Amino acid sequence: MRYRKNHKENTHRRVVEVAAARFRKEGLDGVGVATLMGDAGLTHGGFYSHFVSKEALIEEVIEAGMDESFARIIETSKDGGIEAFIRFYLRPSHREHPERGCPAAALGPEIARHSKATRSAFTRKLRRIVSHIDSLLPYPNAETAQAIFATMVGALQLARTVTDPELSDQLLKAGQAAALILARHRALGSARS
Amino acid sequence: MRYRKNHKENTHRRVVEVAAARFRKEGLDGVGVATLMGDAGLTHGGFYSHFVSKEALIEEVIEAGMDESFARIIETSKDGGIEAFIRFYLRPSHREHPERGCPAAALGPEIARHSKATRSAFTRKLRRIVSHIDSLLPYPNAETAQAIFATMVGALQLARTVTDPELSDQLLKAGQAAALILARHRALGSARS
DNA sequence: TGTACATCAGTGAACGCGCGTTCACTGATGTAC
DNA sequence: TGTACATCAGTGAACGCGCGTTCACTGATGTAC
Repeated sequence: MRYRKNHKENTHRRVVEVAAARFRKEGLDGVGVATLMGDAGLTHGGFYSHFVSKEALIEEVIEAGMDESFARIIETSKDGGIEAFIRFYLRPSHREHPERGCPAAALGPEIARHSKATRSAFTRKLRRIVSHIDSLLPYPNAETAQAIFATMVGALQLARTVTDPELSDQLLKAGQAAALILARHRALGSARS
Repeated sequence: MRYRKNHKENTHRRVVEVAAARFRKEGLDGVGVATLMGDAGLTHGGFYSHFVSKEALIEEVIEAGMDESFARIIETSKDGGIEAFIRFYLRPSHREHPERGCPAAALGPEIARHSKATRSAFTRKLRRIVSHIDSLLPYPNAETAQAIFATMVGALQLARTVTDPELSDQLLKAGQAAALILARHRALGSARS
């Protein structure tokens, strides 16, 4: 069968969407090409007419996932500023649903072990996120923005790992409180010793 | 051959040590039982007289790794308090050597996807680390201690992932500065809105 | 308008490989007699 | 003291399986004539 105008792009997007969810939920090594294509309603052989390798898919997924994260910051901070974003990022439903959440929190150390291209894509998108956080600060400062994001990523990961629900909730709250303190802090640099 | 008194325990420890380094460097899924045993100078078949499964090894490795991290906090904070520990954790050589570093930073999201037993071991050891951080604070507070650790884990991970060395250095410094601010902060809870 | 052909997204068998796990076996030593 | 035997850490072949990747093929459609 020959297909309609946008057919291929639609399929491509569908595979990326399925992969984006499954990679964040099951890990980059936890998801194979065959079941991925199956979930997108295709057979595994067709994979390579869309991507040169699994690694290329990973790169695309990380990039798209970070764009989603960025879009969510823009949206939540529009009304409620940095405070709203911090609460949004560290809310219980983000903890419960890594498959729709931030790639940095879901896949951090795994991305660090992947290709230069994947890490570069991550770096580029991270910069964009951090610089938007920076622009939301009462006392803009690049390192403050970086530290806020790091705090949120770390707190979300720990909250996801821990088996005690109370401790997990506490970690989310601790992350929120800490990120807020940093956001309101005058000059991060001056604390260096 | 029959072996000396402590032979089996020595072998067991050697396998755990090799695994501890390789898991942190290559990921839990990135290391197979066969090459692991090979690195310990054995053949793969003997693995199961030491561990009931690969998952059991993982649990043991995470537990041992968190104990190492704890021991390092004790040691560095003995002389220099919380400040020394923060600088120690976020130093460049920790970034460069995940294989000898903190399991939370090297394997965070992967641990979250593993067995209940592995996550419980992690939780137990995390509590011990966090409560020691707490005891080092001028204004002890559980959530402050949690947030400090989360900040350090997040900053180290991001510093490891990013491809730009300058940004990576900046992330370490930002993490240090932020952790120090949190450590000196009076009451984390009051910042909540 | 009708026919022949080129296109190319998707199919599915096959590739070599490493995975975690099982198991019958080896053989040097400690123990029992 | 000397011999027979039990022990058990470690060996290595084998298991079924899923991995990423390749490739000859299919067949409905768009295009050329």
